[in-house]
Amino acid sequence: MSKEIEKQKHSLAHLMAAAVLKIRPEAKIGIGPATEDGFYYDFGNISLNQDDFKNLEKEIHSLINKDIPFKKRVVSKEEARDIFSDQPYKLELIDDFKDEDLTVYETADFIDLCEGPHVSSTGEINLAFKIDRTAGAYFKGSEENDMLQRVYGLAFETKEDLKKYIENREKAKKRDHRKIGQKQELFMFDEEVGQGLPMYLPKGAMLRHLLMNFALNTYLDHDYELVSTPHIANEALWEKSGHLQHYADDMYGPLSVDDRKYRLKPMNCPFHVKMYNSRSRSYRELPIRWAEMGTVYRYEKSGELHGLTRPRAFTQDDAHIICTGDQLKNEVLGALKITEYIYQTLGLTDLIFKLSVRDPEKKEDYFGGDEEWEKAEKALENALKSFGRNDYIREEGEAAFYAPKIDIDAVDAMGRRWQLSTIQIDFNLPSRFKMNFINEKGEEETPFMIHRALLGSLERFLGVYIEHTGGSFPVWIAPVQAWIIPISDRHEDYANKIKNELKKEGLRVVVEGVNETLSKAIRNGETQKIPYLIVVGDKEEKSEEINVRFRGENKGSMKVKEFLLDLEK
RNA sequence: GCCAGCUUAGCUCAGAGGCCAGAGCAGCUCUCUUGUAAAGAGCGGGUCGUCGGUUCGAAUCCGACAGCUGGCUCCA
Repeated sequence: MSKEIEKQKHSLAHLMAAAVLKIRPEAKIGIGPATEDGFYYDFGNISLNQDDFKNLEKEIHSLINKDIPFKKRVVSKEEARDIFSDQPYKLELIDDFKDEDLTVYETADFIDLCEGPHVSSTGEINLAFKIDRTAGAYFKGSEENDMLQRVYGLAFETKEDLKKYIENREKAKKRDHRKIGQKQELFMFDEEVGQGLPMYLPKGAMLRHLLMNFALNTYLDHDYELVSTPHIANEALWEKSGHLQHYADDMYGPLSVDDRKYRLKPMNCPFHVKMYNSRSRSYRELPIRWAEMGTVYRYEKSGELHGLTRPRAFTQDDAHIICTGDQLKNEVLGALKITEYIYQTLGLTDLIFKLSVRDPEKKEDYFGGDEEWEKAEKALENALKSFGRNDYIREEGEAAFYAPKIDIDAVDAMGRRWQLSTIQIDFNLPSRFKMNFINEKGEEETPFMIHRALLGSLERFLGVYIEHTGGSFPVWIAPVQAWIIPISDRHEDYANKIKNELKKEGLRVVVEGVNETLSKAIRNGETQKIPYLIVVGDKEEKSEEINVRFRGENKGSMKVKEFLLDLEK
């Protein structure tokens, strides 16, 4: 966003506040910055709705037409308090400032506490804008504070850009995985089953199964071992791990059986630690890499739930690597390489690597000593460098309290970033559970522990993947790869014969559209995004061929063998 | 969790205090026996999210609860 555009957007935010104050003088104003797609302003004490938008837009247009100057003025804190005496949010912001001198901007009779910069006069605003929607937002972004009403505006350089943006948003809505999931009968939710608890219908379960197997087999190929653990555990375990003390709000409540309390697992780690600790370990065994497709349950707040991308029950493609300090860098590097392979295979080629380290100003907020933090941060950094990604983003203060981590964002077909993979080191659990191994000198040593989930969770990944592909899955992972459509019911036997032949080759194929016209069946198949639509009629039966249509394109007739050869490419 | 909006048939939606609540698609039955994006006819299907209130009368007005949507917050 250029400085000029930002100035205009920010100025529009001021004009919107001026307009709101005109129709609702009782409004208490918060802040109003420019955003990527426009601007917003927060208001307290009022509630605007759609019907007000037209009036606001009219008022803003009228302010622009009047070409009113934006007057900047430097004021002391004292003066500022005076000016905003009936604006409590502004008063709080004034108190937050360290400097004595503040700036205010005045436009006609609207005055706002603001650093600027702004256009010099409202007439300079030539962006196409639209008041878009309202939403709740906490003052200064904190749950502790009042909830204000945020009014969002869209602003673009031209009317066409604005129109295009709105159209694109509509298009994106059609790719929403929740919509596609319903249309293609992949998964569902049910009020009586519970919020955020997805159920996979046959096609979705197949898709999930294929994704899971691909990931799991990749890990096994890279010398991981498979483990499996229960879904609940005694509260004693969660107490020892620290989850009960620090994570209880996100856990389902206790299940009481035989005077014991159990909890659904929010994470798989403590089980893996227990298995590691089940006997003494030698340095010769390390690194240990244990993978589990572990279903976990987290009581996410109701408003945070969102289809498959934020459910309450989900399956992590989890693994824990337990290794020595010397092995740390190579293990992280290995995980990075597998991540890249998996994402490339799935067609997500644009990855962004983020190294989250601790805030050097607040070392006391983190668990563990300086030495291990430095070692771990260095190992992650060196792994990224060896991996050839010097363009990683270093984020200070983003580390988990228990160790630094690498998070990986995938960029989808619509340019949106999704944080999916995570590779985290952990100092907390090895210490809490007193994990150790016997080193070359015969001494006990604490190992390093790496948590890594490369898809993140099957659910979240699938949600993103459905939107990335728009429901048009690559053939290898498509839950149904082909429909065989007999032209009339006398071709049904031949259709079944072909179906069995293809099934024998491992294809996921069904006979469809027996009682429908061919056109209708084709239409349905295309709508369902079935990759191959195979038509069989008199002609095919006679020549012992099949007619193949691939995603809207008729490939003509061919022998089954030719079709299979074509598939392999 | 918080703010706002929404909830009518399996799906998408009409119905703005007054006969037995509608349409298209989907489903079922019959007819047609089909050549690459919707054949035709008929039939079935709804405690209008749930509970309570106002009213002679509520899908429609009010309240609570639940769920969904968009945000905020959160994602040890």
